[in-house]
Amino acid sequence: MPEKTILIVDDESAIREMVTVALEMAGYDCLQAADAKAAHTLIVDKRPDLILLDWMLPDTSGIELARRLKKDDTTAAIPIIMLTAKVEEDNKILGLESGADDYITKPFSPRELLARLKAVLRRSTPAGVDSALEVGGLTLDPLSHRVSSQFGQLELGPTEYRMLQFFMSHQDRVYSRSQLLDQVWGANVYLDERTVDVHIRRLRKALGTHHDHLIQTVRGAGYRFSADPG
Amino acid sequence: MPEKTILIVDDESAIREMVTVALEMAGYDCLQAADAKAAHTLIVDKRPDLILLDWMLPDTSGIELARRLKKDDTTAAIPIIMLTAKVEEDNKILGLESGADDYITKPFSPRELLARLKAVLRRSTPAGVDSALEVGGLTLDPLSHRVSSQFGQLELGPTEYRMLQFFMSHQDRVYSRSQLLDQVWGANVYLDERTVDVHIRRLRKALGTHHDHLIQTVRGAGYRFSADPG
DNA sequence: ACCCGCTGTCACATATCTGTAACAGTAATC
DNA sequence: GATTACTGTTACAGATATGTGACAGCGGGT
Repeated sequence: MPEKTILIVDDESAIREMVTVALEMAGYDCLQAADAKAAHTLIVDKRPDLILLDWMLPDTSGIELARRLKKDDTTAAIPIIMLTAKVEEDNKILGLESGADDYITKPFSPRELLARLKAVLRRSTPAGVDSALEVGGLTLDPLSHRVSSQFGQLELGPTEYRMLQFFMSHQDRVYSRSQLLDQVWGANVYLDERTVDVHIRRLRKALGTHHDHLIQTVRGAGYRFSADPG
Repeated sequence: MPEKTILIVDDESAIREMVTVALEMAGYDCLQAADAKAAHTLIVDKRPDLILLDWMLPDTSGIELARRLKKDDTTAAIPIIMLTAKVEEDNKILGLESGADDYITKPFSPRELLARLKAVLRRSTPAGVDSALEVGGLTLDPLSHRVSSQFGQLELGPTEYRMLQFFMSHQDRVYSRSQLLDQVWGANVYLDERTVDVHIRRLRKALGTHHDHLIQTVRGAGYRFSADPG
């Protein structure tokens, strides 16, 4: 499972560092930004899974940034937790109304931060991800984590499962070994490209003679998953 | 849809009245209790949909009451929002650890109260909590707190019971160890993920050879409860 | 104070997965 | 047909994930 990436937006570097340390210990990847402009660039570029946003920032206020993100369809789905300095009623409400999913009052403990963060991430599983995929007589259900064909369940290892899930949601397109490594293993791994071949082989074997034709070799280019031949 | 019933537990009658007025204007039914004893009686008797609980009460502290309620399976599902007087970190943490689903710092505005209350209610809508569950020859009756199969009663510890109840009401879906910790133990605990494995083991043992196949290991993903084979 | 059941964690055993290398097979090019 | 580049297949050792029993701490009950 790839790590979740959290963007921390706060003008105080001390706070950014503290939060970064706490989150990385808990297994998250962290990004930092000191102002709204830098934050926006990072968000568009890196697409973090969650944003910790200070309410008061030097240039544009955090609330403004939150509003802008929620208006943009490409960023609207990213959950936001607001960090508020004081215990002002109106701030909390404003934060929530601006589209934030939760807020935390400073000072906060790492434990509390983690608890809230976990809760928000759990709540905001993007829609569509959990709907069943069906291609060429194969059905993959992400919720039950099952793959079945007309003749019964298929036995897949974790990597085979991820690879099949990727292929079924990206049919009829050739992916190079390098692209597959990025998509199935994660962007930050360094593996031999032939590793892909081996897992393709394992996946084909798991699919059996009824369905292994769905994985097509494109010589010199990579692999393609398609219900159509050739 | 029938009105939701909210129980307000606070020793200051002024606060109880204010909250009652606010909530009734918003279409909720309200109950009031000035101390933990009265509260407990009302909870068992009237089974409110949500409890607003003052942290500090004359006889037993609110936290104690929360703990007791969360230990009792017949009341554990009722969400609790703690009302804390000061902005003390420890109080917040303690409140959450005691099983509360959220907390609000006094003084709070009616707007905030309603917002939180709505959020908590939305999150925890227990569909037919009191009806018996039956899966794969197993029957779990929440009212009598009993689990039985064709061969007789099953002996389950508290955690095993909660886990089985969760599984039986969420079949055919894989849950990660982290999700199970959240769902069975609560979102605010920090336990080793392997703890889940051990309790899975205990539950399997308790289910016996006739039913332990209902709990399926999904390598690399978590566990699944299903009457269908892997 | 004592017992006893429950809980969370650890340590070790077992099962399964993974990446790589090595070799065999195949297609393209000349 | 020979050469070359590419892909298929297998084996295997190391890495990971999970199963399992043991144990100490805790709290409730006596």
